[in-house]
Amino acid sequence: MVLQKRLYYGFDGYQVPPIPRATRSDRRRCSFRKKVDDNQMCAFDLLATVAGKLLLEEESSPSSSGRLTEKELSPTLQVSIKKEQQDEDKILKVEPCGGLESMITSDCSVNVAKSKIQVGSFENKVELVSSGYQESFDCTVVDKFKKQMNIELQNTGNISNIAKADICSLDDLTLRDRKQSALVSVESSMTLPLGTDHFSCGSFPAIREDVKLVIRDDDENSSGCTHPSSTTTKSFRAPSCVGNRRLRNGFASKYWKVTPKLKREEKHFNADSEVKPVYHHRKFCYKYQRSQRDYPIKKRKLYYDHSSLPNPDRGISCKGITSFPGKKFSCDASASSATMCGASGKPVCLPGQYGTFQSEDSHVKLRIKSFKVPELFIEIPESATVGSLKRTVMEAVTKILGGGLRVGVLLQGKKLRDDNETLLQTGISDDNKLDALGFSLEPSGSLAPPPLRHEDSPFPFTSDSPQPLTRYSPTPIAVLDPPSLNLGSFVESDHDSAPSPPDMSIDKNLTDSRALVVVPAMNVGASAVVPARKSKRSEAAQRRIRRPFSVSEVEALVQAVEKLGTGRWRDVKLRAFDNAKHRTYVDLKDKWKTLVHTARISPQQRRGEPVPQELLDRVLNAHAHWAKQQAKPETCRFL
DNA sequence: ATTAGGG
DNA sequence: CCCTAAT
Repeated sequence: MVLQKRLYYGFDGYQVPPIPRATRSDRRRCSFRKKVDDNQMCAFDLLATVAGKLLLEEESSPSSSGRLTEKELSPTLQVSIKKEQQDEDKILKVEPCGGLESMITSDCSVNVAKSKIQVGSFENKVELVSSGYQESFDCTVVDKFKKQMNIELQNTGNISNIAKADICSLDDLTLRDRKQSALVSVESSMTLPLGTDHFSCGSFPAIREDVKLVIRDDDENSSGCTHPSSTTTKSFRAPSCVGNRRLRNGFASKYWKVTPKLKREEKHFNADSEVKPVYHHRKFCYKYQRSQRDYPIKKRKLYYDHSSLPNPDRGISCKGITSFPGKKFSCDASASSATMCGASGKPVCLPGQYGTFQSEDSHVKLRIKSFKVPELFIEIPESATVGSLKRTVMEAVTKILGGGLRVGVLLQGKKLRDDNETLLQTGISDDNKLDALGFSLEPSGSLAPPPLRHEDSPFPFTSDSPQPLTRYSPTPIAVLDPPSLNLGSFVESDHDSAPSPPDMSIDKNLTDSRALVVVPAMNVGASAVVPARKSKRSEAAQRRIRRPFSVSEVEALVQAVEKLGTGRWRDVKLRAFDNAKHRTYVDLKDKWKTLVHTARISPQQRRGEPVPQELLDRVLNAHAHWAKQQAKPETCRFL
């Protein structure tokens, strides 16, 4: 205990840095000292390490963000996996039963990276213990081969009251030979607060209320896989939408993930290693960031990744809108756009797009020149013919349009949701706003393609399928403000390609649009429908999608850094982001860097979701503190 | 695999 | 976020 005191840094919230994981400067010092006195170093290492442990143990008391104890977990979520042989689909079915039915509403999709999962038999009943903080669920299952399988149930919703889960009945679960599938049933006794009542059990709205269970095998997978991991996906409607109402407030998006991992520790980006979600071209990305300033702050955070760009192109959007004053409205839509519009059952010539003018009778006249389908990703063998390419693209487009379309109207990047508002009210009729008017074609929802899993198997292609498939992932174009962002309980979304902001879209957005998006973007330009595949390398080196840190994440980061210092990112990661698979220690370090920068600049210069000043202050303090420690560590550390 | 920094 | 050098 004496030791402990000595090793404290005065600032109560900071923890003595364990030597084993010394920072670079630490190491420098160490080596230096080593020359001077090796024995002393050893003693120091030992003492510091012990002290560090003591402190860590103390910290991990209940109140901290450590794992919740069982007692703290009231509601129970049960997940059982049973064997089910039948289809060759290697699909894990998620069968909501019990109370969880309310959580798993109409859409459950499970992906299994087929051919990868080779689970022997589960030996033990396993508990999924909520990590509390991230509200994700981890579970470790050991198969007969003694490999560890990490099953993670992660929800990106705000389900703070789900704390524990059990995995049971795992006997003989075998997923092998791509022939068997497991059945995962989920039970829960949790209840969620009721919300307002404009939730509809309609097909579309429910789409967002889905649960995804994904089983992934991270075991040095696909070492020989030329193709990205193949995945089979299936989604099915839950028996009922009873309980949908209960979801309204409690959940945002219900993405759950069951991820079996055969490795002890998380491997950052394992999932991405093969094929990372495409990202904007760097320049494009930053350019965009800057342009974000043009959007209302509240809006900004709604755009999470490139797929959420405020750009109307996100859906099938209009281009080339022109005004034609003095003329009567005429449709100049291109052939394709006309087709698209027609498919939606809507008037082919939507009054719309930029370029309107007030006619004598106060009519707003618009003309849509064309629509384009952005971000449609297509994978096709080099040997394929142009003809097949065309067909493939056609299929992809058709598939997307298959569900019918809706038209979304954007004004200055903001979606107009109130169908009852008049053009006058919305300002569309204002001449000066015409430029900001945009339209988008969105899946109507009812037949919208089920969300596909992207993270682990960015390409849903079946390895044995010669036919190129397309992948699309409906993504909300824009979202409203998250009803609430509970500090300290941010939820992770592991959907790299669909970083759907957890809390968004609960209410108003249930009917929100889902862009006709397609893949997270395997190509740089949205316009590049079929990316030319230069080298296989180019694909693997795709940039990850941008996933801005939420305030709660920042909070967690700050707290961890205050405690651990600025040179132990790995520990910070383990401590505060252990369940955030998409945040690597490098990310955290980078974030800290930007946080420090952010804290130093004027509030006016800051962009993105505003970080509470209080947090920024802490950042500065902690940064200064640890910098000081780094400067003159000996005086504090040594006896 | 981590850390630190530049880009 | 990415890329790398240095550990």
